[in-house]
Order: sequence, then C-alpha cells, then structure tokens
Amino acid sequence: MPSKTWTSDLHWVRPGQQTRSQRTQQSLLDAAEELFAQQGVDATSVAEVAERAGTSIGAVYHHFRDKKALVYALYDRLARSFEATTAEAVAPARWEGATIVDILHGYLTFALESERARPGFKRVGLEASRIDPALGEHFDKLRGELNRGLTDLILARSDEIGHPDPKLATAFVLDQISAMLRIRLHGARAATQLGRRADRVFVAEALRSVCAYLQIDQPA
Amino acid sequence: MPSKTWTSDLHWVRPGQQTRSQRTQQSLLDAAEELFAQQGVDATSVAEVAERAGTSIGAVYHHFRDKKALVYALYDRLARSFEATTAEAVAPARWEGATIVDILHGYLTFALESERARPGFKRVGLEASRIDPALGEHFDKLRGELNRGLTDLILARSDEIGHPDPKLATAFVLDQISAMLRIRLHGARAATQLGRRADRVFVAEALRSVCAYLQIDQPA
DNA sequence: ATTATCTATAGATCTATAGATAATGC
DNA sequence: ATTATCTATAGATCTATAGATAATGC
Repeated sequence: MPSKTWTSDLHWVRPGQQTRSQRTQQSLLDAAEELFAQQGVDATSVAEVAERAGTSIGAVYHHFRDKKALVYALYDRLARSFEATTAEAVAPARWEGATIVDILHGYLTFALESERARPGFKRVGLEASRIDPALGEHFDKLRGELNRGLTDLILARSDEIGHPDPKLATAFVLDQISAMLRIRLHGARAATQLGRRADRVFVAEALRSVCAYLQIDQPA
Repeated sequence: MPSKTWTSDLHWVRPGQQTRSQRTQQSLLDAAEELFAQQGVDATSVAEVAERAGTSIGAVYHHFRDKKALVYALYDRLARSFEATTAEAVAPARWEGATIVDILHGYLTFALESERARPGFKRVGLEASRIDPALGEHFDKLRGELNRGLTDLILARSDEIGHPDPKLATAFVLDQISAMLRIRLHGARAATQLGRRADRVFVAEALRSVCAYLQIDQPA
C-alpha cells in the first residue's frame, strides 16, 4: 500500500511524482468537470469519471482522497482561473481613456466569449457550492471582487452619468447585466424571445438600455 | 397485496379512496416539495420524504409507483398552479386602461410576492426538468405563454413606446425583467450590490430602467 | 371486504479499500 | 525501490417489494 501523503491546501489531492501521474490527474479532472457540469455531482459515479478518463476506480482514489476531493480540486482550478482573469480585466491601467460604455462592452463580450469557450465552467462552481457551503461563500467573494472592480471603474467616470444617484445606478446596472448574462448563458433551454437573436443584437440592446438608464449619450 | 391501479395521466399516482389517503398523499407531496427544493431530488431519499411526512416508506410506494412518480406529481401540481395564475394575470380585460408601466409594475410585484409565499416552487420545476427533459420542455412552454401574454399586452400599447423597434424592445425588456427576478429570488447567496436593497427600491429602479430604454415618460 | 399503513428485507448501486501487478526513473 | 495502476470486493446506502397488521366505511 502506498504511503498516503496528501497535500492539505489542495484538499487531499496527491501531488504526483511521475510524469504520467500529472497526465492521469488532469484527465480525471477534465472528465469530472464535464460530467459534473452535465449531470451534477450526485448523479455522477466515481466509476463513470474513471471510465471517461480512461482509467480505473483505483487510480481515482490514488490521486484523490475521496469523491469530495475531486470537487475541491475542480473548484480550485476554477477559482484560480476566475481570479486571475478578473484581476487582469478590471486593472485600471487597462481602461485608461475608456468610457463607461467601452468598459461595459468589454465586460459583455468577454463574458460571452469565455463562457462559450469553457461551457460548464460556472456550473461546476455552483455544484461545488452545494457540496460545501464554504466554497460557495468563497465563490461569492470572487464574484464580489469582480463587481467591486467594475463598480470602481464606472464610478471613476461618474461625470458621464446623469442618473441622480450614480452609486445606486451603478449597482443596478451591474446586477442587470450579470443577470442577463446568466440567463443567456445558462438559462432556459427554450430560449426566451431575445435568446434567438445574435449576440451582437443582445450586446447592442444591453448597452442601449444601460445608456438610457444611466443617462449617458450613446456613441455611434 | 393491493391491486395496483394507477392513473396514467398523473403518471402513476394512485387515486385515494379513503379520506386519510388524500391527507397522506398531500403530506408526502408537501414533504417532497420542501426536500427536493432544498437538496435536490438525487440527494433526497424516499425514506427522508416518508419521515418528514410522518409516514413509512411502504406508504410512499402505496401512493406513488416509484420515486419518479413523486417528481411527476409535484410537477403537475406546480404546472397547474402556474398555468392558472398566468392565464388570469395576462387576461386583457384585467388590464383595460392600464399603461405599460402599470402592467410591468404588476408583474414585478406579483412575481416577488408569489415566489416568496412559496419558496422552492420554481426550483422543483428545474429539478423535474433535469429528471425528465419532457417536463422541461413543457415548463418552457408555460413560461412562453406568460411571455407571449405580456408581449401582447405591451405591444397593444406600442404608441407609448419611443424605441425604434417596439417588438425587439419588448422582447428585450421582458428578458431583462425575468432575468433580474430570477437573480433576486434564486440568485447568489451573497447578494449582489442591489440584493441588499429593499424590494421597493428594486422595483422602482427596474421601472425607471424600462421607461428610459423604451422611451416612455415615467409617471410620478 | 376493502383500502391504507407498517416492518423487514432482497437486490441494485456506489464509495472506498486491500492487495496484486505494472511502469517509472534514480 | 518507488510510484502508479488495476482487479476484486467489503460495507454502506437506497429503491422497491412482500407480507403482515391496522383502519375505514358500505
């Protein structure tokens, strides 16, 4: 029996020491990400994950202490990626000279693209939150950072805003946009009315709405 | 052993013939609704449902052919209620003389109230959709009816709308509102910025946004 | 006499482990 | 020599049923 030395900060994921170990671990995480996103954690058996990764049940438990550890490791991968992207996206230097509309346009298109490139990414976050509420709180904190970053960027340009309460208006607009993104990306199967329209139309109307509400002159 | 005569349209729910039978069946559905909404169907055992309903496993299977039948029966209860409410809510006669803002105000406040009165109501719908995609399609159809009803009500008043494409604008606005309602009602645990504000503020800003976007003069 | 409920349990999964076998790299 | 993988299986659930017992209402 191999000595069980688990890393504690990655929640009982064994750090591999051979090359193939890394490969297997990644395959397992990829397989788990797909299956968990599709069917949920409960409905996915460890055997299924092993099979999709092209390995055996035993191998899974060599790398991960238990099924929960798979969830933790996936969450970790997700959170790191999300955090890095957020930090880069809301860096004030990146947006020097940009208007509120530029910023929101960037946010909308980026969110649409990146979610499409990695479907299920966010759903795994939700599944993880269900398994362990602590992960849910952490995930909310990450979303809060994105929200705060965007809020700062917009409020630094509050002279563009005609709405009497720029702070409230900014909070409202960000909620509105993230709500619509969520619906559009993970929403109802039978698309709502607008669901059948192209992203271009969606983004254009969202910006038009934001401009009207904030009382900004929309550029051509 | 009792004769197994199941009703087919209610998906294998036994129609009770004694008074206590009705009572038990309702208790079971209530218990299942709560537990399924809280933990999801997979994570809830039949034994748990029986216990919360104050009865035994055997009783569950006397009333419902299998666990899935519980989901069907719950969905049925949900769908009937939703359908009836919708039909009444969007009846043109009900809104004679009303403006677009009146209608949307009514929709917002009603949705907030009714969802709060029966939490988990919609989440059971989602769970049911996961169990059987056919139920998901049906649920979408119901939502489509509500959407169409509201669209008709609004487009009948398109002279109030300044937006160059009233049809597109209406679709966008309804998507926007339903997206925000969803976030507000079933959204992130750590509320977004606006999540901490009162419903009154939320409704007011939502209507302000809609008026600005549609180019309607907002009343006092 | 019929319908509803309960208790006990068979059978199907599914998680996690033990122990044997194969591959890696010093 | 150590690390990674596989096979087989013990133990824990969980669904669904069988058969016995209790309650209903004609």
